[in-house]
Amino acid sequence: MLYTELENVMENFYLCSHLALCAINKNNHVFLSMGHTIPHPLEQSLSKETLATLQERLSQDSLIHHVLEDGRTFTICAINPKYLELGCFVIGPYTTDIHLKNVLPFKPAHCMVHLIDLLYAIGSSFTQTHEEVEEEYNYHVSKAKDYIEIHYAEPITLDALASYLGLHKSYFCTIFKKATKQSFCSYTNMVRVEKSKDLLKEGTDSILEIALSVGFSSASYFNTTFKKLVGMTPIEYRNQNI
DNA sequence: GCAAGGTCCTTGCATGCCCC
DNA sequence: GGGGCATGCAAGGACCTTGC
Repeated sequence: MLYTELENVMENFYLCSHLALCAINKNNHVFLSMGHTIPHPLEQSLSKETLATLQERLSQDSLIHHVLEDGRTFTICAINPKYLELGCFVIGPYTTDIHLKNVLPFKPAHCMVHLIDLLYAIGSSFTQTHEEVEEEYNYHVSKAKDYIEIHYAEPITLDALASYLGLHKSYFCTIFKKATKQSFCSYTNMVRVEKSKDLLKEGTDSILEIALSVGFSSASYFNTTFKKLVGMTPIEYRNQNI
């Protein structure tokens, strides 16, 4: 199965190189990730506009190194140069600056070319189109994500979402976790926490109001979930971002 | 795709801290 | 003192995994 094979390629590359990487599709959505934490560092570091620009450049350049001001480096290359519609790999963050080796994975710049060769060598069998992957899992998962994106402020039950998709709930759980590496609950909470960040930055509503408005049923559970995902309480996050 | 059992998520409450 | 928030805990139920 292509999706599983892609996952294996990324896992093998990660085990060999100790560099986190993710695969993004043409819509700049991360559909597979290896070695990253939540919240995803890519989404915190590169905007969708930047990713779109970088993906466009792949039609001329086979390899793009994108260096941020703080020294974090991302390397972008096509999943398969013959089939740019498959999307691309984003490798990193890492650094080529030896002075930052204590805070970021360090790789000399000249090594990256060889590591990309290794990545392509592992994944040389990828010649099918991404649509086959989508048909297998991502069609239903994408629909589920859209549903959560629209209805995050309301109570979302597994039953409701599974019947919306026309799937049995246990089967839906299986494919959702396979595609996102997260349970349906965790993903929903992650979306709600991300939405709450904007409201916290505005700094007008109380924590309870924000919790209720993004779909949490209590401030207590909102606090617990927010701290688990972000690493700080909602109040601490607000104080840091106002 | 379904069923069953175990897991753990979610809720509600209590308590304590901090600030006004 | 009162309001807002953080933290911890127990219990019920929703969810996930496994086997088919």
